[in-house]
Order: sequence, then structure tokens, then C-alpha cells
Amino acid sequence: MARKIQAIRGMNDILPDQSSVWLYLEKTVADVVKSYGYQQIRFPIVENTDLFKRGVGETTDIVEKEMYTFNDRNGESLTLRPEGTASCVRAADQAGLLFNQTQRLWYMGPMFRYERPQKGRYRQFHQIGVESFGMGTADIDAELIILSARLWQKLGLLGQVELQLNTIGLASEREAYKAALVDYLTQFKDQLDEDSQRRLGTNPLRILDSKDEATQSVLKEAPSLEDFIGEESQSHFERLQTILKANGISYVINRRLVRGLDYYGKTVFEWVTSHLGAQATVCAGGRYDGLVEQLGGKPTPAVGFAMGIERLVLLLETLDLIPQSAKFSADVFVVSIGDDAEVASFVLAEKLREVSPNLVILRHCGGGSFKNQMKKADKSEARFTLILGQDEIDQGICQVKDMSTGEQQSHPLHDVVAYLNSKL
RNA sequence: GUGGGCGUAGCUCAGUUGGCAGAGCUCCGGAUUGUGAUUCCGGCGGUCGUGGGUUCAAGCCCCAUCGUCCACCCCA
Repeated sequence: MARKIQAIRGMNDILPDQSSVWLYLEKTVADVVKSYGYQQIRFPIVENTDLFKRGVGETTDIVEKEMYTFNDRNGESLTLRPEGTASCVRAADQAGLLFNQTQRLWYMGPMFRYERPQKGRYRQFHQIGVESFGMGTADIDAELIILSARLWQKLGLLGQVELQLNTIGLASEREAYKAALVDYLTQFKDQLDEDSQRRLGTNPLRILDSKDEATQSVLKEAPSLEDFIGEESQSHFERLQTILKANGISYVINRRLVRGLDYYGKTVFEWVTSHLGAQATVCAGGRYDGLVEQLGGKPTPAVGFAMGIERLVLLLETLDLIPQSAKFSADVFVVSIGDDAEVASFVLAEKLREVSPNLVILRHCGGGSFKNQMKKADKSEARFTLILGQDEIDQGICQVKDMSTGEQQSHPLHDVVAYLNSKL
């Protein structure tokens, strides 16, 4: 036997028993976003490397060490998308969808980051993103959060996920705060943990979530981001909270919440859970008013969020929230004995599919003894098994066996379809 | 990139101080001719992740390597 080739590390196959959960989740999301007037957009998995360098931020970990980047045959540097927002902006702007108008868009698909895999984190992972453009007021921030809450409600996750909210102000306010924070922390540099010392030069805001105790005690006296937030950002944040409260959305304000990607400003939020180990965030987003312009478009306000499908699937499984209707099973199993019956069973199965297109009708293929076929019928968990042999063909009938009761009765061939249709 | 756990049949896993490679499930066949889930009998299925080393003898001990899981970092 030839040596087997395995899937790439961190890139998983979604096997049949899992794919039904994915379909259920995707369908639920598609229905919810549609009900809020969002339309799907699809864009390529590969983009010019510069799109992500400029969009995500040159000094972020994603760009510095996590991208799958390679040269095209003509020498151009291409990258497998590590996230969706930059591509979404590029696609929408390229098509002129962002000019003097508002857009409500969503997308879904694989993203790629070169990281060590662990629970809920993979090198190829899947996100569903929801983005809005052309609206700078807090109402649209609220709409997106309310939409996500409705999705949790539909999935049975409300109460299992917690909404964390923060405002990180305007870029200029954040820069001023960063400078103050770095000034302060530099005095205590030797008391900070190793990672935080490094982040002082790269991503100082991240030090705020350090898990190191010594670092946290240094942070107690540090300047607070809140004090640097200007009037505009503050009232935007308050308006958002007013709308959320009126809609019964509960949340906690987490002043330490800063997003990893450079493009965020004003509102940031995360939905977190305690059921998934270290990967607590199942959905995260915020406002990114500067991104469109940064990518060469006209200044356009925007807000959006992305959720991790793997994490949501894991969460649904962990909490046993997959409805029975989402699971795959057959309704009718068709077995036959003999050549004539085989042909007739095809015709019967097709007639049934014609009349009841939503039923799952599994017609046995591949030969095997009658006993064997009945075993397959049992495994399929079909409610009814149709049995056709030479005797039945001769008499123009079909045996219909109710697999749960074991009861079996014969029906004229021309009545079987109507009978099953009434029973299922 | 760093740290720790685990790699034995398709799946879940036993395997004693180093002494003939095992179970359950699945799959296939049989227990009266054309009837499934329970039961009984039989069968298929393995380079013990891979490569070295120690030993009369290695699934077990040592080294390396690959894979996987969890955590750090970072993030959905």
C-alpha cells in the first residue's frame, strides 16, 4: 500500500456527523442576518499581501508571523486571508458599493493563520462576519449587537455567553493614552513580566490584559484609558448603552478590552464563554471608521463583527444544544430482492421523491442478502422500510414495515406513495 | 516560537518486574427458504506513529523525529 498523506496540521476535515451541525448553524445565521436586511458578499480566499499589511496592521502578530504568504508565478506576493474584514472592504469598495450609500453585508468562509493549534483554534478556521458601512452613529453598533444576541437566542446560547463592551476612543485619543501608558510602565519595566516588557515596544495596550500578578499590581496605578476618551466617543458609547438597555441586552463594561487588530476605534465588544477552555471569545467586533480610507477608499464609517464557527460548533456540542431536527437521518429505506424488484423499487423511490421532496429516501445499493439489507435499514434509523420482492411485483403490491413497532402491512403499489406521505 | 500530556485493529482502549499482540464496538458470514435493534457461534482486521540504540529477548527502557491534544503567546 502506498503511504498515506495526512491533512495539514491545524486544518481539519469536517466529517459527515459534524457537517450537519455546521449546516444547522449556517442556516440559522443566514436566516437571522437576512431578517435584519443583510446581504451576503463573497470574495476570494487569496488577496494581495499588502491588503492585509495595510488593513490588519503591519505590527500585529497576524501580519508579522501568522500569515500564509507565498509568491505567485509572476512574483507577486499573495496571502491566504487571515480574516475577512479587509477583503470585505476591498471587494465592496472596488465594486463602488461604499460610495454615498449604506451597506449591510455578511460573509462566511475559511481563514488561515499559522499558529499552534489548540482547543478552538486552528490554522484553517471558519468565520461568519457581519459588516455595515456608511453609518457613523451608535444605532448601527447597537443593531449589530442586538442581531448577535438574537442569534444566540435562536441557538439556545443566550445566558451561556457574556457580552463585554468597551470604547477605545479615537485613534488620536488612543495614541495619547498609549504614550502615557508607556511613560508610566517604563518606570517599572523591571517589575513587568517578560511578555509585557516586549509588548511595551510593540503593543502596549495588550499589557492591560496580562495574566501576570506583578504586572497587574503595577497596572493598578497606571493611567486609565477612560480618562483619555473624548466627548464624542463618550456620548457615542452612552447612546449605544441606552439602546442596548432598552432592548434588554445585558453586558459588562470591560475597560481592559482592547482588540488585537489595528483598525478598531470607539466601540469594541466581545461575546465570551467559560465553556471552551482558553479560547473564551466566540464572537468579537467593533467600529473601524478609518479602515476604508486606509485602504484607499473615501472616508467611510463602518462597524462589524466576526464569529468563529468552530468555537460555536464546539459550544453547541458541549452544551448539548443540537436540535434533533438538525441531525441527519433517513425517513424511508427501500430494499429489494431480485432483478425485477430492483428496477421497480427505483421507480417507486422516484415517485415518492417527486411527491415528498423533503423526505430522505435511502434506496439500498450494493447488493447483499435480504437480511443484510434489513440491517442497513435498521442502521439508517428510517421510520419505514419498503420491501419489494418477486412476490410483491407479481401481486402489484409493496410491503411497508414500520421499524419502530415492527408492524408490516402490504399496500397496492399505486397507493404506497400516498400512504407514506400521510404518515410522514 | 515555548512548555507539558498522549500515539497499540476502522473506532474506544487494556497490555503485569522486558518473555508468543488482547478486549469491546464496527464490519462480514451462520443459527429453517424473504425480515432489522436483543441473544449465541464463527470470521476479517496490527510493520504497537517512524528511525536508531540497549538487551538472549522491546508495545514496555534510552535517544531522535513526526503526529496529536492542552496550555503560553496571540486570536474567532
